[in-house]
Amino acid sequence: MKRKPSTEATSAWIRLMRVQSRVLDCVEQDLKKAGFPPLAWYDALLELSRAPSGELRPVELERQMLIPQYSTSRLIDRLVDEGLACRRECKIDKRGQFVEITEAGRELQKRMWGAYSAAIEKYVGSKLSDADAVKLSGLLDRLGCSCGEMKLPVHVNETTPSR
Amino acid sequence: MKRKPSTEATSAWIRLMRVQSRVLDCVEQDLKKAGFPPLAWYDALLELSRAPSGELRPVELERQMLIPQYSTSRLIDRLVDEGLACRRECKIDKRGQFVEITEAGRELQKRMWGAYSAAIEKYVGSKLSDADAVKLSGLLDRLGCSCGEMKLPVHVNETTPSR
DNA sequence: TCAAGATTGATGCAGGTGCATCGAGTGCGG
DNA sequence: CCGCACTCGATGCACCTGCATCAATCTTGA
Repeated sequence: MKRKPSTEATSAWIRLMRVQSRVLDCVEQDLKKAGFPPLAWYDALLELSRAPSGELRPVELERQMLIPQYSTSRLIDRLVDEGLACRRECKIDKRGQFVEITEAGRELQKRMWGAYSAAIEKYVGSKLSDADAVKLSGLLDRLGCSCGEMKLPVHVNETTPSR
Repeated sequence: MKRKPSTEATSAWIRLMRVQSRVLDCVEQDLKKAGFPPLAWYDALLELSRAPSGELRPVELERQMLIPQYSTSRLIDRLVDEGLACRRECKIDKRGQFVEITEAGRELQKRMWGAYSAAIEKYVGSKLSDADAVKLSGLLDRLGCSCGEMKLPVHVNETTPSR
């Protein structure tokens, strides 16, 4: 029952893979050269920073970030080691815990957004008109089998007053 | 001199990252469940199989696949360990070598294309019309800073006689 | 012709990821 | 109340990646 994909679909697939890895590489390199940790750290700090009281259950973080459980667990280890977050006991469920972002964590997240947003502008914004960016998003969404909400970085709001 | 990216660019960036990793995961899972090795092996076997006499210098493979040198070196190790390729001495440059695909390698590459093409159809082809796939390719290309040729898998030709 | 520099490919090390599994704790059905 | 299935989070292992560096060889230019 397996049909061959069209050459158009195959071509789109190949470009998706290659362009993404290339652009991601560029952005990660820029961050690294500016002395920052990997993007995954930023994502985690961002999620924590926008949680109601700066804390989340690891399992929530895992679902927000769409990464596997063990990966979350070890990412938290690293954040804690660096003093960017701390573990707090969870009284209502003794299996669990809360992870709370520290001041250092919030501060790093903000500083990273400076470099990160500049990289997005450099590698995406400057190459695509807003209209084309919207078209690209729309097409990608169709591939994203129940891909969830796709929240924007919180800082985007700072530059876009109206909602 | 760093401008903030538009929310549209940021949104496109986020979707690009998330959709790609999601779709890639799905495809890799399908291949793994069918008992096949990772996609990188397929890419290498494909490049080798379409080289003039089934052999390439590692440095060529590296440039085709856009992966770092040490990565190529170890990928070749694994292919050789599995009997999918073999190293041959390079008489004209004693530093170098040739890597030649074996019959087992060619055969695996063909079998993998069966599962691989089915996965592309399932996760990309079935979700996008040909016209939309072309639009997506075009938009992605604009991000692909001097991204090179983007060759299609050779098997595509088997199903598309006219060029 | 020969020294300096570039290129080819391998490798030790540190760290990240996937997988399987584990121990602890919860909650539900009987 | 008990037991069983499930959820939460951690961890040992294998493997893979990035980085730095190495030895061998080639190339260039004085």
